[in-house]
Amino acid sequence: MGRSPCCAKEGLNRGAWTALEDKILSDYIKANGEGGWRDLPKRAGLKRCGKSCRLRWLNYLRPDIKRGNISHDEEELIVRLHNLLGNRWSLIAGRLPGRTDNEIKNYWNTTLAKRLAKPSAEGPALSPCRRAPTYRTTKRKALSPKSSTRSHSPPLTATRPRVTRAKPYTLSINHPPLLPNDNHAEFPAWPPSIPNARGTSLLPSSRNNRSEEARDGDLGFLDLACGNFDDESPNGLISIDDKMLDDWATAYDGSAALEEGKDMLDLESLAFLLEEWP
DNA sequence: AATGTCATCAACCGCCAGATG
DNA sequence: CCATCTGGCGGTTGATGACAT
Repeated sequence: MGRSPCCAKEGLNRGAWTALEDKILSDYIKANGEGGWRDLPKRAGLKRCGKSCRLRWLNYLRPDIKRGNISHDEEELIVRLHNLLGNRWSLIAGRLPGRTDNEIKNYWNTTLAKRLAKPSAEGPALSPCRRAPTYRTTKRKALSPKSSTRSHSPPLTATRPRVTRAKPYTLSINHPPLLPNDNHAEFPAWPPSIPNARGTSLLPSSRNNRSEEARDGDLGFLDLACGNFDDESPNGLISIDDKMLDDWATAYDGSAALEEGKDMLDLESLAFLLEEWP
């Protein structure tokens, strides 16, 4: 038995919201909080489906929303995050306080994608982007918070958005195998890069002047990677599965950035941290 | 001024995973 | 274990306004 479409019920309003509907929804949520979207319209006295109410609140009515005027910094961040994460707009939005996934998605599709595809005469204003393939994937139980905290989260400080992944990542390393070293201080030189399955670099391009903590974090990851590399992967491929990530996150729990996350680390966040770490 | 084209973005759709009974 | 419910996500659509002809 299939579910009936949420918004197909007769007698419900569709299309643009009126100011009165906005006020009713805002007042109701301010008084009663978010959640229970299916029953919310009935309780609030709105002729809308719950899904529509949720969307209206999250994308438009929430008080902490910034709208329009995406700054150059935000733009750069969107591009970089898109390089790392692909079309995972909610994850990207989670790194941009006050921005919604819908707004970023629209901005990307209408502005950034075109600009990146067609650099201006004076050169590209933004770093080139390899558009990642779209994928709908299996969500990791261990990494999925009970409810989404997207957009409410300031970057790197709140519960991570739920993470989806289709299959273990395969990393291809184009240099001599790294051997884990018991003494991290003597860990081999950084590889030029470790591209992941989507072609994005998992290691920062500028590795000089990095803090000891940051290096330790990277080293922890490399230990993990190398541990699975040296014996089994003569072809230069490393398979990073959920357990490895979990082990890594468990073993390396010391950095300020990770502590702020308060939960397990996923590869996307790891990649982001490695990129963003001072 | 009328018409056509393009850009923007709010809203909708369909699917999925986790929760629940 | 299974069926269903619920919330969340990314892709797409369509209304609207701006701009060009």
